[in-house]
Amino acid sequence: MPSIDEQIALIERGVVDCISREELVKKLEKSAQTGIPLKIKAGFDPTAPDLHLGHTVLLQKLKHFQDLGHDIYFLIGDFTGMIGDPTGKSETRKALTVEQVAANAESYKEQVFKILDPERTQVVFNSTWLGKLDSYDMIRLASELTVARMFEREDFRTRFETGMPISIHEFLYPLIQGYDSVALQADVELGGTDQLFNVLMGRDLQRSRGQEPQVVLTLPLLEGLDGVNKMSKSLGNYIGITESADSIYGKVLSISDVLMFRYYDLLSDLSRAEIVALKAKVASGEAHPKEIKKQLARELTARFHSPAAALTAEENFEKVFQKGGLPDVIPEVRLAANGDIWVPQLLVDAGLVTSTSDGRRMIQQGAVSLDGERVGEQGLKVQAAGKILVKVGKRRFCRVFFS
RNA sequence: GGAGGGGUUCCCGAGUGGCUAAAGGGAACAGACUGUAAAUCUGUCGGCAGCGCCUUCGGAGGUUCGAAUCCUCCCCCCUCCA
Repeated sequence: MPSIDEQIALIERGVVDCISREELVKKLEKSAQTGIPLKIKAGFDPTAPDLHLGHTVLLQKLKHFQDLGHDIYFLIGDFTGMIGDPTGKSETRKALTVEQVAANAESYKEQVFKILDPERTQVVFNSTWLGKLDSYDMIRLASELTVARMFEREDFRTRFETGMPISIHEFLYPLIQGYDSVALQADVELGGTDQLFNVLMGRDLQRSRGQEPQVVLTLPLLEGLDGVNKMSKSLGNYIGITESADSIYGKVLSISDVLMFRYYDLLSDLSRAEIVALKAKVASGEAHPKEIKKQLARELTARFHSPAAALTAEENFEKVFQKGGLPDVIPEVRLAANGDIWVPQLLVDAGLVTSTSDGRRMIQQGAVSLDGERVGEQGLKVQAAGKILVKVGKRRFCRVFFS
């Protein structure tokens, strides 16, 4: 078992807030003495079981705790899902059915255990205890938070000031998330920096119920591929951990140079010193940014696939983008042979564009090629027979077989 | 309960009777450039066998030769007063 100092160093790496360090040290010492692992809690939204790199920042941190011998409570917020986390959002969500929640949970497990050890991970649902609270309990809970305090939160305040609707039940979100900590008797809760208010709530509620307050750790939010917004599925700027090796590699390689180092900081297993050295090399011109980015792409692809798959992905990428060639695996589509086919229609049938109008535009813009030959005129028809390699833009390929 | 403001194409947001498939911005996509990018420039950005036709401006009706724009009812949101 590493010393307390070493443990703290690992735990603190990459975290933004640690509230408080003294309490964390105490908890770690106590755990070391008694041999009782700490309960580490992190909550996840039940509606989006597609984990992406943004989530892995948190998952890696949970892994650190796990490596130190502590127990992870992977909390699926099926109850809070009825509310939807108001943080930075303005929409309410649909309630999920029991079946959907169960299916999402399975999907979560599959993904999460790419990183976490299933043996030391408890997957829990907050509906287990929250569903048992009655109206009295709920109102008592609601009395523990004032509207003024809610308006300390910038997201609520700006929504209010700009005339966006806020539903009363959204105010309950932090309270019931906090109550989760009470129910679990959590020692530590992890969350993104946007969760600070919510996770601190847990401390207040634990304290008011005579529990030792949890330690709160917040982790930075990973920017998405656009380099600006938080990585999220709804913005489409994400890299999913279940994506193909080619896709992960390609997406990492196409981030901007600035973002590359952000990803290094938050995602790479390299030591701080190694990352600093890489930055220096790029700054001095000693290393080409592209090479450094390739290294990152390999590391991350290997994490979710394998080192071998990462190398194959790299070869494919070079083939396709550097030499304008084709990847090894191209989606195939079978279509019925039926005389001649209008090219825009072919593009639609192959699933490469959404409408023939779109297809015509693509052709107009010189983006379409058939068997490597650029299509110049919109009215072109081709014989629907044999096979044709269809390409739209740089990265949309399809091999069409007629039968 | 009363008074007022508002719901426009993926998002923000102009548009108060024809010239509006609907300004402008963002996002996205394509082309050029490149290091794969970023930045920049150019173009596209409802649908349709195609330049003409069809469908769109919260919903349903109506007025009109013609409606996102006017009228009626309904739904939703915001603000102020109570």
